[in-house]
Amino acid sequence: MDVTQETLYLLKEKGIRVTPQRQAILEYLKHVDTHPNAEEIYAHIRTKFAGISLGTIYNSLNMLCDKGLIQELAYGDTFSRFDGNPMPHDHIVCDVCRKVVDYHGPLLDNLLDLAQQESGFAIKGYRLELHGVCPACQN
Amino acid sequence: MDVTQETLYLLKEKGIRVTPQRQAILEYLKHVDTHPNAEEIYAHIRTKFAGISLGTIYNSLNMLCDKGLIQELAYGDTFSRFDGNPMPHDHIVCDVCRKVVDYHGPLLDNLLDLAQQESGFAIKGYRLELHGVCPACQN
DNA sequence: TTACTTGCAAATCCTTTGCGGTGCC
DNA sequence: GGCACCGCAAAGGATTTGCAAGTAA
Repeated sequence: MDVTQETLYLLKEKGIRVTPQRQAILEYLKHVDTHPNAEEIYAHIRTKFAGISLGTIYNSLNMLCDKGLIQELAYGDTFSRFDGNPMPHDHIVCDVCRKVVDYHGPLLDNLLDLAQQESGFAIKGYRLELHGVCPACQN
Repeated sequence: MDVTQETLYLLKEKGIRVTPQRQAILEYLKHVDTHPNAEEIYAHIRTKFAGISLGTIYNSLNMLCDKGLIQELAYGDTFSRFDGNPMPHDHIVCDVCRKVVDYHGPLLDNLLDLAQQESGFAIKGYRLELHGVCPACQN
């Protein structure tokens, strides 16, 4: 199953009405390993759909987030980035160039149990963001 | 040394010009264990300085952040929260009422080493945000 | 004294919303 | 054919900035 077929299937499965714009946005996010913001997504989709508006980009992104097909990364910057992989995973941020890469580290189950006992919260999950300097910026 | 003396000392030590507004903001953040946003800080400081403006609140908060006296928590909401404790520590967020509490968990040194080897990044630190439901919202 | 701060207001940035027309199911 | 979606433009909330007047060092 190629990516176009897969995005089509995902959208239908979640009961999201399929439009060419949404397909293109989801497909783009599944392709790239950068974590683009709305503006970057807009710029790319516009090469295929010259008339698309930024409002539609935001509408689509919000819908895809709500339905769990993508995730929003709202870590510190003034804007959000979007990640085509909805599964929980960590991110490493370069403090120099602001690049964000995925990191699949060990699960912190012990820590969650401990926190739950100490805090009284019912812990559902966590978000871990590692900070550092990427190889390209270390010169 | 009381809190007023301490904030005075901290400001001078960092070479920050001391103004009553800044002292009040820093003192307030050192006192409270909530993690207020700019608007809440504004509302509180205004009870002492009727004429203070929101612009000054933001200016002061940015300066205090830059100098490392407080930290900004920009986790997901449309606005930032501020924490009077600049030392690294984790936070637990209630997904229902959005309350944020501090959590001093075990350090993730092993995980940082591992991530550094696998990613090639020079890892400097991390931010961990636990999500769940606070005791008051569990009913 | 003099450079840094303040208060105010306008501006900016990112994101959401309202509306008339269109296209997916 | 109906309802959800689109593009557009205007509104919205949070934060920043410019400027004249005030104040800490």
